[in-house]
Amino acid sequence: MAAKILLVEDEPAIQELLAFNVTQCGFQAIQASDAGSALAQIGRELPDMILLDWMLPGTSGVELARRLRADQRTRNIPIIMLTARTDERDKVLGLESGADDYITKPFSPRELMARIRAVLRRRTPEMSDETVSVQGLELSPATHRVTANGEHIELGPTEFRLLHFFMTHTERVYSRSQLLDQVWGDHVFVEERTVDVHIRRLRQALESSSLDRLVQTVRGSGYRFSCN
Amino acid sequence: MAAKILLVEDEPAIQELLAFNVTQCGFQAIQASDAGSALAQIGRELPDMILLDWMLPGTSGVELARRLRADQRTRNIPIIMLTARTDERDKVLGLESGADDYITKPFSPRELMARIRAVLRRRTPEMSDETVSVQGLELSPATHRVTANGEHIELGPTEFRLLHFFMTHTERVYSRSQLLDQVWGDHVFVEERTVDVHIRRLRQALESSSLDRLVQTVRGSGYRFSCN
DNA sequence: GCAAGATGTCATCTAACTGTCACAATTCTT
DNA sequence: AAGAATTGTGACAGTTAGATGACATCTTGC
Repeated sequence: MAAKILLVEDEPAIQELLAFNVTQCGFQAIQASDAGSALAQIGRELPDMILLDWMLPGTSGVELARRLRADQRTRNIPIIMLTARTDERDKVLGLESGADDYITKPFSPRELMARIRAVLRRRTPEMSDETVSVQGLELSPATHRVTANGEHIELGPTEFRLLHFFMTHTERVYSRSQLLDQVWGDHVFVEERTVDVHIRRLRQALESSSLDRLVQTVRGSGYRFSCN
Repeated sequence: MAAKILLVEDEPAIQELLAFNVTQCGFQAIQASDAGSALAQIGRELPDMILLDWMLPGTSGVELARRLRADQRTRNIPIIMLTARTDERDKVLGLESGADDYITKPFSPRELMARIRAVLRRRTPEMSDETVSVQGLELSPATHRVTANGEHIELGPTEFRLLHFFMTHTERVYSRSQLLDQVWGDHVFVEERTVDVHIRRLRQALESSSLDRLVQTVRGSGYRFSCN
């Protein structure tokens, strides 16, 4: 649920500062102090984002970013570069190497968080904790609440995630297996038909406000969340 | 618990005046007469706020503010500038250098305290010692008392801090680990499940006035303090 | 140094949530 | 219209997360 953020930074003090702030904002921090251990962590589990120090002992941050971009599996992970320099040429180089954003030290935790959120919003909207609203239906990850025209709606954890995903990915059809990957997480072994059941439960919860019509079945393909 | 406020002022009379007022309001005053000793104090212990004279012998207040903003460790400490001038240009300069607020001498103690509270409320609500009140539940940090509809409520220290944090951060869901960081302090090694127990104790204390419903469980995520 | 109060941890209990299945209801094919 | 494919639905049993009570340890005030 919470975005996993991999922090690659060799300076222990900064590493800890990053971890603290990131955790504080509800993300999950994974730590690495050099390119090697970063790759090891990534091999173990794909993070949702990487904060990458420009300067690293051994393989540099730029080099690591380039490699990640070259690999199919990691190509799409957003990267934010951390650097002490403010040199324009470096900035270009950093962005060219595939970083999504760029922040120079010293930075305020607030700025850092703002950028993390911005990138997440751009890349994986359901990871950001902003309130989403569709047709009088409102879902707020921060308070973990759902209301339909002001009325309270009770949802189980899975239905909550499912609805969140749908509300941030409207109008498009998703197959059961895609939904499993996106909402349950990949490498989860669950029967495809289980999705049906949760769709059912979600619809049931939305019935009271007759917003269940937003959850549509596309026979032969999957499900779609649509305002029309 | 009480906020520590660092007073940086070279004029002994004003220094004392500040210290008197600040202490009177329940904050803890730390004193410094120039930039050097201010930095020394900060090195010893991070204050929760800094009152900073614009004019200082040697390194000026503006310069000091700028330096504090540049350093990771001190970047987030709220700063209120004290100045004799009322020049609009100076004001802009002061705010740009990173001050959170600005007050011109001569100032009334009341105005000063109001601004301190305002800034604390904005930056770290649970640090301000103002009485907070939610749904007939009242918590006063100054007297360390809690009442529910006038009735006195007995709380242990940890439950008091927990409730204070909740009352100053309502509606939002906090994970156990976030609560540990915020209420117990970071880098404290305590089992996550311990939070459950204190939540239990807090609820128990609030039961008598059936205000325990304010402390809500969000399965899979954490806890929330909410009026709804 | 002792008693009272706090605190953190554990084991157990309980309620909620999940995933699956079997069967019903639809929709599509031919 | 019958048969095949696909989706909806209710029930249920295993699992998991949170609530709770007990207890040993640590503090603190006297």
